[in-house]
Amino acid sequence: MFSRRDAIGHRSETVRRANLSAIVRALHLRGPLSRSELGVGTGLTRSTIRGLVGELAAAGLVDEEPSPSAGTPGRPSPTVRPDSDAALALALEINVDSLAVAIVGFGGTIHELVRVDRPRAHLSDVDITSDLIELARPQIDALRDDPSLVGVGVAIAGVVRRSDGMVRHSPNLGWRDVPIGERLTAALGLDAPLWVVNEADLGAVAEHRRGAAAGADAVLYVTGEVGVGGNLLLDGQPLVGAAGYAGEIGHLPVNPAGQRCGCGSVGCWETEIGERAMLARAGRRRDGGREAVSDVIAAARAGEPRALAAVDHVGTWLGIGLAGLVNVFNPTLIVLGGHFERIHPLVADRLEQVLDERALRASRELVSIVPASLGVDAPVLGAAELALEPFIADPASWLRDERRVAIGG
Amino acid sequence: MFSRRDAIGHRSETVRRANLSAIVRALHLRGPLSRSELGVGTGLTRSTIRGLVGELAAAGLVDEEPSPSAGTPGRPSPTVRPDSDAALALALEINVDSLAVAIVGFGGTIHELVRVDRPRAHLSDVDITSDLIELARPQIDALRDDPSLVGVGVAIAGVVRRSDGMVRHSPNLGWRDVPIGERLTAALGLDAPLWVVNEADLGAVAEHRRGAAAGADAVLYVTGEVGVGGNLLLDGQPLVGAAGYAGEIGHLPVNPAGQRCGCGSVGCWETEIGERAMLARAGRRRDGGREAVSDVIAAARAGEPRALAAVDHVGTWLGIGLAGLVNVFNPTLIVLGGHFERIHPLVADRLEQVLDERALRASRELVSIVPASLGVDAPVLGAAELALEPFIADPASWLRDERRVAIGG
DNA sequence: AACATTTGGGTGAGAGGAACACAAATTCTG
DNA sequence: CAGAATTTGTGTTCCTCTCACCCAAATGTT
Repeated sequence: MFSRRDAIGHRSETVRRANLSAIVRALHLRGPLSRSELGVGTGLTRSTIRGLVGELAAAGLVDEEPSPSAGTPGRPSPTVRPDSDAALALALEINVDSLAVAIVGFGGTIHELVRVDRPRAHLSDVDITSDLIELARPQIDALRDDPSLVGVGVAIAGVVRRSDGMVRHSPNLGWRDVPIGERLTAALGLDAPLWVVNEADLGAVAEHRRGAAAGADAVLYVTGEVGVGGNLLLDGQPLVGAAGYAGEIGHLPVNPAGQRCGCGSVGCWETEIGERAMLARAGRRRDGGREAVSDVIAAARAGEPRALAAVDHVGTWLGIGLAGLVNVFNPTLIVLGGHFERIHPLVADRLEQVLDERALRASRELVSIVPASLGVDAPVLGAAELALEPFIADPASWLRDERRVAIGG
Repeated sequence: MFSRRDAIGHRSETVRRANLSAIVRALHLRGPLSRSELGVGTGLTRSTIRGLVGELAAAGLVDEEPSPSAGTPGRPSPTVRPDSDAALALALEINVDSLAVAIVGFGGTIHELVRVDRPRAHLSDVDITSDLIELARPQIDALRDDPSLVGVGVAIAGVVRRSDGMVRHSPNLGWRDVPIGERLTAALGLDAPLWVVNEADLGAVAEHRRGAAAGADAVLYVTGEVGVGGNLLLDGQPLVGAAGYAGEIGHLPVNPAGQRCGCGSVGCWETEIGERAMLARAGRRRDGGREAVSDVIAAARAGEPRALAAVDHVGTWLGIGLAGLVNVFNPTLIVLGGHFERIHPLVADRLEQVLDERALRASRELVSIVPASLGVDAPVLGAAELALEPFIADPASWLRDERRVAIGG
């Protein structure tokens, strides 16, 4: 009926919720701030900031402490510090060659982060679920009765339906239509909402909030693990599309005369720049994984012709695809993750050159390319950010006892 | 400093502005509605709707009239009708082979719409500006002192910087870095803000508001005039990117072994599916324009082999590119405009087939393809919608005498 | 030591929507 | 045809929330 933009039913309470959220978001993203800085940032008056911060402090979500004098005249403004235990997210990651668990608190504090590498193998969802639950057992038990837990985020390498966490397809896990959201919700037994999202989307979110893309407006994130994924971030949010499947940029057709792709199509970008393609071209085992990639990079640095050619080929085709995406998205920043981050120093010049040749000048001028900065942990940290989002977006629900009502009803 | 999402400084007035906007937007998009329907749509109470509608009526923005009885029990709710003269947009279009002028009012009423065809030729911005001003003279004079004019929208075939209406590049007009926004603002002499936007973006907006994509959530619009353009619409808004250059999907690289493109790259989508490519492949003059396209379509229907092959080639490559964009955007609907709309009946089956073969299944399942419904007028109508947007988004500014203050200050 | 500057504290005012009670206009029922 | 049921308009009161204003407090400057 009415579109989302009609912003149904505003009232005074809406204002308070929005203002509390603005304060909490600022603290979460930018760390401790003085009351006065919060006022400048939100445009609210001192009286209002006082009231809102006071309420957050009374609820234990933030602490106020005297600021060291800043050397400027005037009464010093107390520092408002987010309480990193006041809101907690459990983050899980199911990757092709590792599992990870993290607990992240309000403000971005990483309380725990555990990762175990495992051999690449196709495992059933049942096996992976039990392995993951076993790995996360201490964290799960610790959070079971903790009212500060606000959500669970799961990063997974695959095409995921956001509404219910159904993995529609994951070539690298060998899954099709696996209801991992349901499985994990049941297995965890936690009283918190759970979201499952594509790991590239979450990596992008993490880089935007805590990494190389901090604060940038229109960011194109491109990552290569086994597959090639990514997304455009607008105001920190990845494109979702109809069901959450957006961002499968690895399956852009760039070379219809090229090779058959695992997706069934021909000449997808992934077939030119994916890890397996690069390894094969360098004469390595296609499934060599991280070590094989390291080997190729080292060899290319040392001047081995096949390795050099393979890296160069990836650089060129990465540039060709990026040029197209620059034309479509007009980003200010391109962040390269996964093996693209690792080969970035070797291909940076080539990338710039290909963009000069093939992207529209207007968009080309505005974009720069940087490597990612969070490494392999980007997706799990993004999952934590996702899980914290309901708290950040509406902290009022976590004041008083609204929460139980909201979840119960 | 703070991101847009912090929604700086909410107060009571914010609420009223948002609620007024919700009502005005509903009336604009969905036509006359009863007070009671407005209440259901916005979630506001009868008291509040009464106050807000009363204010709009007092300002002359809407009229209330008794409803014919609906056959249901209960007191009938009066119909609230947008006053189509209360807010007016002047819309202009500079296309390769035509100029157009329209005046559109609140509610979408098209008061005037004039289009003149002209031979394709590279004309300087000075010439085009004066031709356009001459064509629009009656409308400009009529609007000069009309306080109901809320904005001017200009649709143009080219890469446009949104902030100031600078045409960075328009291959078909032969322009580079032409400040058409400045030119037109000066030449019009109207006391209203003016925006210049890429015509494909505006065509997409029009199709979403009044055409084939009405109300759909994630829409991919693809149009072929001389070039190939389009965009993704999220909640009715096209992607903008850093400066407004997003949506140049005609310059996605799909066939690096293909032909050189006018943009300087090689194998852009446009070189396979653009009008010129189709005409050349059919053995017609590359610059034959609309008539030549009609000729090819008629010939293909009649079974002429070269025409059939050309149309088929476009169908296949259109499908290949769409498959990629479906993977990237996960739209629910693809709307084909321009010459794609005209050949749609001939290529519909082929498109579906190519999507089946090449798009990821999860996204493929959700998308359907339809021809556009507004024809050549889509961009100019989109320009009108754009120009009306400030009024729709904040009608409170047009109540009382806030407007002069807002523009003056 | 006096003054300027900046910020916190507290109170009152204003804006705006919701809740509630009542009236009005229509359909339904017998 | 009369009365009940239903839905909606009208008007008042109440509640929430921010802002403006004044004063006090804490710091730097002269």
